[in-house]
Amino acid sequence: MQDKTARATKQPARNDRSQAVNADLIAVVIAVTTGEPRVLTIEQAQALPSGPFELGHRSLQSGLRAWVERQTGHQLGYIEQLYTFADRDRTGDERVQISISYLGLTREEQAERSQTHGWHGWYDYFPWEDHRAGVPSILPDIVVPRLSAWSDDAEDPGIRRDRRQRVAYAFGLDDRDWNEELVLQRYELLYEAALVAEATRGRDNGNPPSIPGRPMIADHRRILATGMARLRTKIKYRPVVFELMPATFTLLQLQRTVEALAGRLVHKPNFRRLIEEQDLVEETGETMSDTGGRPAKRFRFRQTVLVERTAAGTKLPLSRG
Amino acid sequence: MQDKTARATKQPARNDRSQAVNADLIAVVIAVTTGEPRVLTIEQAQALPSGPFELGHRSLQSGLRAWVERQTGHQLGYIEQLYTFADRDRTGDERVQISISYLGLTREEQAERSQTHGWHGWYDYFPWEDHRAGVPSILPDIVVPRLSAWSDDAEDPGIRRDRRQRVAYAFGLDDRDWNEELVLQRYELLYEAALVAEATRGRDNGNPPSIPGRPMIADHRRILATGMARLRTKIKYRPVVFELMPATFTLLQLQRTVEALAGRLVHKPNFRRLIEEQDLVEETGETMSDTGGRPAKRFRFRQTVLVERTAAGTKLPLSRG
DNA sequence: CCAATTATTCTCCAAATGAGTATAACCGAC
DNA sequence: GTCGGTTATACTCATTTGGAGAATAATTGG
Repeated sequence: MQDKTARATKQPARNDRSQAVNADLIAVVIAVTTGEPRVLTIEQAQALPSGPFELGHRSLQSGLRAWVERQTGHQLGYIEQLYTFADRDRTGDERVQISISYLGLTREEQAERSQTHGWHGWYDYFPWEDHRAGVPSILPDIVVPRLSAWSDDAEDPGIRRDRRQRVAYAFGLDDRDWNEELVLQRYELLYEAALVAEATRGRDNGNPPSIPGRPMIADHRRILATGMARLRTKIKYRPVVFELMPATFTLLQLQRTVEALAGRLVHKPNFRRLIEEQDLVEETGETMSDTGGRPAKRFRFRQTVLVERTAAGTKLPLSRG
Repeated sequence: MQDKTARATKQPARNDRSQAVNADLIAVVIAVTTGEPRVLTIEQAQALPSGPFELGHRSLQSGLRAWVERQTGHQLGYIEQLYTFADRDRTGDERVQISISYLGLTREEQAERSQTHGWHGWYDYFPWEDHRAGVPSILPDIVVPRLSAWSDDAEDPGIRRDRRQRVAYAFGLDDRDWNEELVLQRYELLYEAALVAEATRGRDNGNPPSIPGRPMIADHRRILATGMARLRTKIKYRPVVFELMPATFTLLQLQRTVEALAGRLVHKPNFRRLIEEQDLVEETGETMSDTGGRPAKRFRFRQTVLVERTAAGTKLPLSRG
């Protein structure tokens, strides 16, 4: 901005440059229970919790924390801003709607049943993202063929080639590897190809049926995808997984949590090596006689690491098999 | 949110949950000329350009792009959202002020002189961030001693130890390495220790003088720090440096740009190896007889890479010497 | 032609990473 | 109690990556 005339007449100039808008917060709150990542939802699992931010908080972050904790009874261990969206379609009136989205991690221990909100596995919304038991059949059977058809649909050969490349890259086709971080790119491709319900909603029909995967209102599934992608990236270089773990845990439990988030398996001995050589955990002294097999040592997260929290995180020694 | 009573009475519920606020955009626009990273500023280099976002754009991003290009005549090659801040102090009235900040990269070729805006080296604002010629003397001479004094000032021994650790980590003291990505952490430590002008502004004085480094209005220097940190991180895994380069360039020019951003030197042969094995560039066929020495081949960025833009970027083969 | 300067290509070595093997400690069936 | 199944834990090995330096090539200016 910095309109010179405006500056000359009024001081301070900041105020006139601002635009009056509506704003709210949207939270992607994640917990992992029994090896499944879950997201906190409202409205019959079709929406992410959202609310106004409240004056009187020092920061957006603290406002969100207070609000989520009051509404859900869940303490948020870690909060991070995701993205700010602007929209005009969402509300009927003239104003622009701004939504500031956050990622929050919690332990979902006190998971009482609630009328207003509930937890749902994030792979219900993104069934093509879970590769822990190998490539999910939905990909070769449904998603990839329909994306290929969409690519071939394009008139322009340049666009055709571009679509094919993007699909191949995002979904790890041909000789490429599956990249678990590309959650958002994949969802956006599916949206662009009108293969998710959100893309065809409200338009006159004549659209082909959507692929499996539970839809959400407005752009909430896209926001969830953003959060998943951010978390899958983050666990590789920041020790945030521990925000999702109970006070003590075995290394296999930790591994299962990481695998649940990443949607793919890791090599057990290497995972162990990685965790230990980074001094992220320490033994409690106790062991745990789990299912069958030799008892596992219990570990706890080393608090010292939190001070240098930017320290090396939890890289993923991915396995190919 | 999701207040059940509210939902029962009014539909859709989204509207009532929203909060009326003022919002504007703040841009960190970066260019690199003659080996110096520069930032686009207004108000005698003391503020980042900012303005309202305009209705009628599909996204915040496109609104920002149009606005910056119209105001400055600079095409933004790359735009990325940085962070959204909320404030109450900034404006006099009741409303909350929201600022959505963006990072933009440009080529600063048509750098005409302008009354309203100008370019300034980002190390003018952060002199302790430039380690290309070794550790800048301001660090051992001024910054570190004053941060140490601040650490020792704390009554509580726990806080004292915590401060010392954070300082040592952020500034690479003891046996630790300098981490060029911690721009924001360093600025926030200096702010917390009241060593930058912004921290003591408006308060009754009695404060020690600030350390060198040009201040900015409001929290603009913090936003700039956020942008610098983001860019220093990003160049290591996304090919964004090329947005700052002219159409053709030598590998040394590319290296100098990366070094200017990172604030530290890289090992020439390894930098070359990295760039070439990733197929990021291709030869134009021409050469350039530069200063003294053997003529260098000219390269251009390979457009193909843009399709798989998420492809491996430009890691930094840092050197110790 | 020589010295200085920059470009370009290689080699070397150490650390990080992917993958597989071997041994230990428990359970339950028999 | 012994055996088979199961998980825990500890090593080993090969390959890749990343930091560092040496060697060679092509200019310019004395």
